[in-house]
Amino acid sequence: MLVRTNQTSRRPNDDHLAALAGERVSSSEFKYRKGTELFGEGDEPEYVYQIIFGAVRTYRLLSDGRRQINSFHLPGDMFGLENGDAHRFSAEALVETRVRIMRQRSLLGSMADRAGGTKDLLRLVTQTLQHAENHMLLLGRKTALERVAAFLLEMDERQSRPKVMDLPMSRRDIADYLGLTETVSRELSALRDADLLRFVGTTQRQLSLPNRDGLARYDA
Amino acid sequence: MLVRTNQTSRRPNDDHLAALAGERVSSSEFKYRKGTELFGEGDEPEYVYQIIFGAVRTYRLLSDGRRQINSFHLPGDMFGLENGDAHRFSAEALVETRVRIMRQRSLLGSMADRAGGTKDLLRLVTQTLQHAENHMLLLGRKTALERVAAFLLEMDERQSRPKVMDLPMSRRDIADYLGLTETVSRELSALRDADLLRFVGTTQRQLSLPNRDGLARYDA
DNA sequence: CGTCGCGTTGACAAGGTTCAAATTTGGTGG
DNA sequence: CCACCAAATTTGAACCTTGTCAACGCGACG
Repeated sequence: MLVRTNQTSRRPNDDHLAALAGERVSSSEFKYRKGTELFGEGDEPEYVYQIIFGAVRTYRLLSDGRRQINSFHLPGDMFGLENGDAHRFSAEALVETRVRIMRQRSLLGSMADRAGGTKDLLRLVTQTLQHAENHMLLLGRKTALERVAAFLLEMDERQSRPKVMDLPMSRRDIADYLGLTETVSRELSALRDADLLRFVGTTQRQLSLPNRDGLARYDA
Repeated sequence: MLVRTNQTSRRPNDDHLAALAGERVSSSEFKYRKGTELFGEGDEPEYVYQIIFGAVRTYRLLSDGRRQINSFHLPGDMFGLENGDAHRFSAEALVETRVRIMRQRSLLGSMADRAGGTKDLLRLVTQTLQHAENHMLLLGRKTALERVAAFLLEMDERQSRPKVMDLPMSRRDIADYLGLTETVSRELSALRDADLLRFVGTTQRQLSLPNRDGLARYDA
């Protein structure tokens, strides 16, 4: 289950981590089963992660169990990089997930050296910050319908607008991402009734967006 | 109104920007009247700002005018640093405000050179990101009362727990920060009735927190 | 074939919004 | 310094969106 590889064994699409790290930084691969934790809030940050296949949710909890999901990570995404000495959120596999991992120390060290490493790192953190800023606007000011539409468009885009989109997360996960509850189901049904989305097959986690522009009009 | 200074003229509390910049990077000062814009969403980022006195709100708008305030900036705070070629939000002075400004190019350039510049920059962006993550949790999952309590505690802490706290922003601003509306007034009144806050003098923008622990129990 | 987890849907409750009115505060000019 | 006007804040009342709770259905899996 643990496979040691090397940066030189670069395949077409594992650019990111390797590119960031520069040379001579070794990475491993690891697989997590559905629902298992990659790391928990408060843990000491040891690795940086990049998803090979599968999906991960990162989230924070309030003491009474209310949960806010910060982001969903899909293949290619990097996450888990921390500046301080503790993870600020938890990460769990949504489905069976394979990741490439690299020691934070190695990565940070090698980035400090490499020319342009600073910029790459800054870009990474900035991307996360931008996502957070967009999400604050959504959580603070958008209606339920707008949130769900925005979510669908986000996932669609991040999966490169496929014919059939796969949602690796439950309705509950979506709700905890969007700051809603059962409303997610209701709004999805409403969008289905308006023929802005179609469920594919029998499952409710595969769907298509027959009218992206129409859907986009529901996002403020 | 525009005063050219130099990094060498360092007074006790203008450490931040100067410290980040390192040597030989010149800064200016500038004053903005209440309500005026420092920069707008989409503008090309030219300067980095540090508040000397006053306060600033940064925010984004939806097309129909709904507003989400990302953050309030108080004396000492730095903001406006962008990686890309456009500001991702607008900034306005809440009250008469004096800022130190420095060209982004100069700052970024000198930070790339200076030893530890990377880390400083990363720390700055990471701080902003952490604030955003906390705020997502607040916007996504906290009740109105919890939000208002959290807001008061945040402002209290950032003003170093003064006897009398000054709020430079309107109720509307607070609401747009917390994702609420008139509820802010109601919850403030509720907290006043519970003697967890007291308005000072005749104004509604100065108040004291006679029982911070009690208040903290209202924040989840 | 039964059980379990997930999703949908309905009925109802509640928290928060909206709109408007009353009140207070702050600013301005005389 | 005072009077007056505009802006901000508080508060009330009705309403509405979303949350809560529960029932039901369906597919997956043992």
